[in-house]
Amino acid sequence: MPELPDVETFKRYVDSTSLHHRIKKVEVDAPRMLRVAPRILRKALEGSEFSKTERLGKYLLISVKGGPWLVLHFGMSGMLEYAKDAGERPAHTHLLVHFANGYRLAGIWQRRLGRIDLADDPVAYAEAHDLGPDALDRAIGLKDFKRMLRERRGTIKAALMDQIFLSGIGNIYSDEILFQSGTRPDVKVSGLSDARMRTLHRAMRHVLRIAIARQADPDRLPESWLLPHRYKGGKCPYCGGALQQKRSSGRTAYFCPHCQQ
DNA sequence: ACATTGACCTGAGAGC
DNA sequence: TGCTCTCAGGTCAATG
Repeated sequence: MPELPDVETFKRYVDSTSLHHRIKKVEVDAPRMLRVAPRILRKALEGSEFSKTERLGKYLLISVKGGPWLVLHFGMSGMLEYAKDAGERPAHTHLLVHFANGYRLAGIWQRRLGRIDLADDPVAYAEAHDLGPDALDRAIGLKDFKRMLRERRGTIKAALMDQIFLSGIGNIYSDEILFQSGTRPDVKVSGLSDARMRTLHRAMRHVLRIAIARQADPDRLPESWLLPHRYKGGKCPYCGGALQQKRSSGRTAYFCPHCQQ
C-alpha cells in the first residue's frame, strides 16, 4: 500500500515530529525485515539525533547526525507513529525509537513485509538496490521518459511498477495513472504513440502530486478518480460503466474498458 | 528481456 | 461458532 505518495507523507510526518531530538534508546524486533545487526543499529542511533530525511521511491531515509542513514521500507502495511512515550507500544511495532523529549517514534508493520537498514549515502543505496529515478524526480522530463520507455518491451503497467525503471509507483497508483491517461494496463510499451507517452507522463506527475497534497488519504482523493471506485462492482466515474479487473503479473489491475483504449 | 508463480506475513471477508 | 479458503499489497527468487 505505501507507494510514493504515502511514503512522502511519512517523510513530512518525520520532518515535523522526529528531527533534532536526542535518541535515548532504540528497540528493534524485526527478524526478517532487519538487514543489519540489531546491535549495530542501536549503536548507530543511540545518543545521536535525526537531522533530515530523504525519500527515494518507496524508501524513506532518515539521516542520523554524524552517522549513517536509517533506511525504512514499508512493504504493504507499514506506518509510523510519533507519540508520548507512555511505556506501551502499538500492536505490530517492530522498531521503537525513544527520544529524550519524552516522545517515541514507532515503526508499525502489521504484515512483516518491509525493510529496516542502514546506509552510508542515499545515492549509493539506490544504486546498490537497483532503484530507478524517483517518479517525481524533476530531472525526468518528457524527453527522458520517452527515451526510457523506448528501451522497454512488455506492458505499460509492468513498466510503471518496475522500480528499476522508475521508483515509487505500485499497483494502486499505476491503475490511477493509466486511467487518467486513458491507457489500458496491458498495452505494449512498443505500441505507444508520442502523444500517449506525453499524456502518461503528465498523468503520472499529476496523480502523484495531488495524492501527496491529500496526504495519500484514500478518503480524500477526488471522486473523479478511479481509486475511490476501485473495488469489485465499482463503476467508472467518467462513463458510469462497470470497471473491469484483470490479473497480470500476479497483481490485479482495475480499468474502464470503455474509457481506456 | 519479458512474464508467471510462489514465498514471505497477517487480517478481513466469504463460504460452508 | 468456527473452520478453511482466498485475497490484498511490495519485493524477490525461481522457472518458463
